Amino acid sequence: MENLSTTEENYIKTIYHLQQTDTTVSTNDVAAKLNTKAASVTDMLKRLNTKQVLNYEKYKGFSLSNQGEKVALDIVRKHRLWEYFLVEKLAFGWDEVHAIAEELEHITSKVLIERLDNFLGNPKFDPHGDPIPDSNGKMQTQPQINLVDMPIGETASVSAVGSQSTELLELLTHKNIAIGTQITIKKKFSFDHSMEIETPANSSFTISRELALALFVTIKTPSLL
Amino acid sequence: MENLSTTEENYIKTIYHLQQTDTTVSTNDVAAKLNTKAASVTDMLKRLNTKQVLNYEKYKGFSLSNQGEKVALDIVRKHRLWEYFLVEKLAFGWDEVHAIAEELEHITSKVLIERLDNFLGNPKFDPHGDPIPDSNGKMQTQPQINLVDMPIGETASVSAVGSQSTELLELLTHKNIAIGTQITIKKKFSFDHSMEIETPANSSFTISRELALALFVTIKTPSLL
DNA sequence: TAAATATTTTAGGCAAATCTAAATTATTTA
DNA sequence: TAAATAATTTAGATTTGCCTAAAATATTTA
Repeated sequence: MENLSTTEENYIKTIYHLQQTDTTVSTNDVAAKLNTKAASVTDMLKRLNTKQVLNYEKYKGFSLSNQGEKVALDIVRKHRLWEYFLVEKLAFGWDEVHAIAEELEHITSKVLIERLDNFLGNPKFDPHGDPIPDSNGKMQTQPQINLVDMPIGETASVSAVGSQSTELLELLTHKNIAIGTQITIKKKFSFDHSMEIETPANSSFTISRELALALFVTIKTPSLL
Repeated sequence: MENLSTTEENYIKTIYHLQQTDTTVSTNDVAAKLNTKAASVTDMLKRLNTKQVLNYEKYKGFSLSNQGEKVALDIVRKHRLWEYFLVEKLAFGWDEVHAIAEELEHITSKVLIERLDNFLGNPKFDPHGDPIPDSNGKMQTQPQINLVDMPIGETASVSAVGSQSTELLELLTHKNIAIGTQITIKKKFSFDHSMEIETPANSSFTISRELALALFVTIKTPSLL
């Protein structure tokens, strides 16, 4: 099943991402993500079902087949490798690359993506800290926790961000926090759920609950990025 | 006029290339190049005419407008920069990059292509020796002549190839000829139009008329590639 | 559990890009 | 120049992807 249109690929990718967070994925969820209507989604579900990438029973629900998951992982791989390329080689900001990678991820050549992977040094995580699947769809799972869930006194390194917005990047840049930065929790304030933290570059300072929620850390060795 | 589909872009590019060599371009020429039918071409000509990229009068003929030429040069620029990237950074062969660049040339981001250009060191010629237009559509013109037209005794350097086939690359590799190689014409044989040439790497050897026809040289300073 | 509400699907249509077959216009050639 | 041939265009279908409005099914809630 190698004859998928860009549109079909986008549906598959969207369903994949929704399946990661939600237990059930609805027609409306997909429509919302793709800026389209539920009726259009139903049309596509029928097509993807005949193409074997989806298990679909009408009125009952749907999910990606094994085939479909492979397709999705391949697109995710391409997306994240291109994002890495854009940030590391072309000096784009972390917040600028998503839209471009949405286009690049549909370039079909298999050998291209393998060479790109080598050229980049086989990175395991993209600029946002998300894992890059290998050519078999396997990816490294870092045991990540949200910064708000870290106990006081513990030290961990930032491994991913929960948003790709320019606003978040601006704030992180100003506070000297990036993927890989070591953070120690000094204090938590229950009044507004703000917390005091420490980093190698700065002495103690306070961050908001909103910011803490947008940061994911791992207690293990620093990111292989 | 920035809302062009990939298909529309491909028509524009095809018409551009045909206009470079042929004085008049026919519906059938375009159909042949795009593996489609004359009727489909007519449909598209009408669309491109309303989109102002084409001057078209039915049954009379058509040619790109100034607008259309700009669009074409932008696509050519992207195509050739990506080819340069694939060969120089990802170690692809010269003969493998065309199909991939056909896809990459439709990526829309303007800033992407400017950064790619800088990353590559603003190359002026692609791996086949074809000039890369700058962001204004200007390109360096090397006074190129076909190898068969060079006088005996003259020395020049290979600046472009007339085909992108694997077969040609194989032959050139075997004979140690690449873009930039200095060639001196020693003798021409009128029987079969073969010619004896000399390069820095090899002493005199003979090449066929077919090969000579596929090589373009410039008497000026070596390519800025 | 029956009625109200929400979700999903069908029916019928539209635009892009393509096709084949037929009609129209241009060009060649006898 | 008139007839034959070639090129181009139109007419009418097809497929993909999308839409709105209405019908069918599921889920909530009274």
